[in-house]
Amino acid sequence: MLTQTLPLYLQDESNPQAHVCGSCEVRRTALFGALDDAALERVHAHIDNADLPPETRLYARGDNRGAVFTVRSGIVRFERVTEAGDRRIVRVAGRGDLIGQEALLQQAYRDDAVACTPVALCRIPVSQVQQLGQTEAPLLQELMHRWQSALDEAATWSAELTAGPARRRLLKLLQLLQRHANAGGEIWLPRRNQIGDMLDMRVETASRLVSQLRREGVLHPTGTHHARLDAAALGQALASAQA
Amino acid sequence: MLTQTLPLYLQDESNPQAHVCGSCEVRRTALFGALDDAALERVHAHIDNADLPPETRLYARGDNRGAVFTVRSGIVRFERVTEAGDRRIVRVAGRGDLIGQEALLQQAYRDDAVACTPVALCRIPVSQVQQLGQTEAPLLQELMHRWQSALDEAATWSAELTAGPARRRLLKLLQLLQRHANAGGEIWLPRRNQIGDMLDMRVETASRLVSQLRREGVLHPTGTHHARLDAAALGQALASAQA
DNA sequence: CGAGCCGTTGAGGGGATTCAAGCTCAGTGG
DNA sequence: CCACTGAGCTTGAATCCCCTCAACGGCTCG
Repeated sequence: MLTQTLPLYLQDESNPQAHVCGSCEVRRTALFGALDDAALERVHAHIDNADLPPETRLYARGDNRGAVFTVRSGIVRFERVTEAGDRRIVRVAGRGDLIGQEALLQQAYRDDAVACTPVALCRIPVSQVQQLGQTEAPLLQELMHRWQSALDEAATWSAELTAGPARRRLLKLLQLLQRHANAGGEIWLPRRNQIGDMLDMRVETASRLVSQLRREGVLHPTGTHHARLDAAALGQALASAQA
Repeated sequence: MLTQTLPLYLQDESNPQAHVCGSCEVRRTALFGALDDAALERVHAHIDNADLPPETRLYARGDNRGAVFTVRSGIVRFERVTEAGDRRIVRVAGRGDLIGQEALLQQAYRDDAVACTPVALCRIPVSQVQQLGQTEAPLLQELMHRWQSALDEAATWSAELTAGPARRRLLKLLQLLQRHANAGGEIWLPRRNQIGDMLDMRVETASRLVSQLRREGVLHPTGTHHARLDAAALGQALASAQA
């Protein structure tokens, strides 16, 4: 799955991975943003890129693949099956986010990670990170930051997206997806049953609410799985559904 | 609040903090379990203990107190106020857990941390951890483990405790609290409105369900805020409420 | 002893689920 | 070309779970 694209430095001698990493559009915000050019030089050869179509599974819970990933573009969701047997989407990650950090601790992945949109990511072997960690203190610092923001995001998700009436939960979800909007300002609009897995509601309820928001002009579909939001209308809808 | 108890090495010359840390009952499972005696020797003087009565706030969201804490006994809850204005309990921590890790990144605390039961903890200045981090690689490794388990716990919390019918959510909560049972095998039984803040239900619903479980023999109150669980009955109740 | 908080229980209403029926749309093969 | 099919989305109607409103008892504390 990850071998769909060869490491770029094998594809084009004139455009080695070193150049790709150095000029990567998310470099400053991504994990290796903490590294200087010299340190970057030492790792770039071991990193390869991948482009995944929607609904591709990056890894499954229980896998131990010895790599972490940086999301260069697109949206990734984390799924879990509860002990009761139903699927729940626990969190999403977007551009610049580091995912699969469990691997750094020699631990198996905790969730299924699935591409929501087309996803571009780079795969970083754990050994590389550990080796760098010996000498590059800023990298460790950066790693801990990543962990903390993942934790914070998870807490926010559960505080804002799992409580209150269905309509408000959906509005909060749209607000969150807006932060991951693509270059055209469009958000990824999940399937109805995925909305259900995120917000703990039935497909029918999700459908009713989405249709309602569309009629109210909060949401403008621009494709099967994309839409544009009216920020003002969204804010107003949230304000009037405060409780 | 944390100055309620002086550093022990000031209290009793014959029982310095070095001895306390070395013989601490959670030492092996706590953060400094990764350190050897020599390294422990270098920090013990800067750590002080505190005993907090229930409902004491350890810190508030936004505080920046320059310290992390290890829970030696008792239960701590993390609270957050949603943008809609209602309080949500996002996670709990118990014996051996490290809390307030945000401080290590010079960041303000993300949640309010409040003692549920009487809590014993030790306060570790961030400077100490950072200083040790320079030389003690195992400590950093241990730190990252802590972050990962906090993240995992948060995801599990939101997957298991925020979905499904109210009765099952309560049963799952009891199951979780059982893991933090005290020496006598009793669990901490939250106030009804706290149950509400954890499981997103009203006080009345929480009360009804708790009473029901008591009548069914799943739950046996042993005090105002403590109870004993019938593991078999709990498991059976969960199984029959699978969906 | 009255005030206030917490827990409990009842009655009624509302929001989400459940059950059910069409709908659109892409893919398939006659 | 177009019926056939199945998956996903939508909408309706009935049911049920949980919320809301309300009242009451136990308890602590000023």
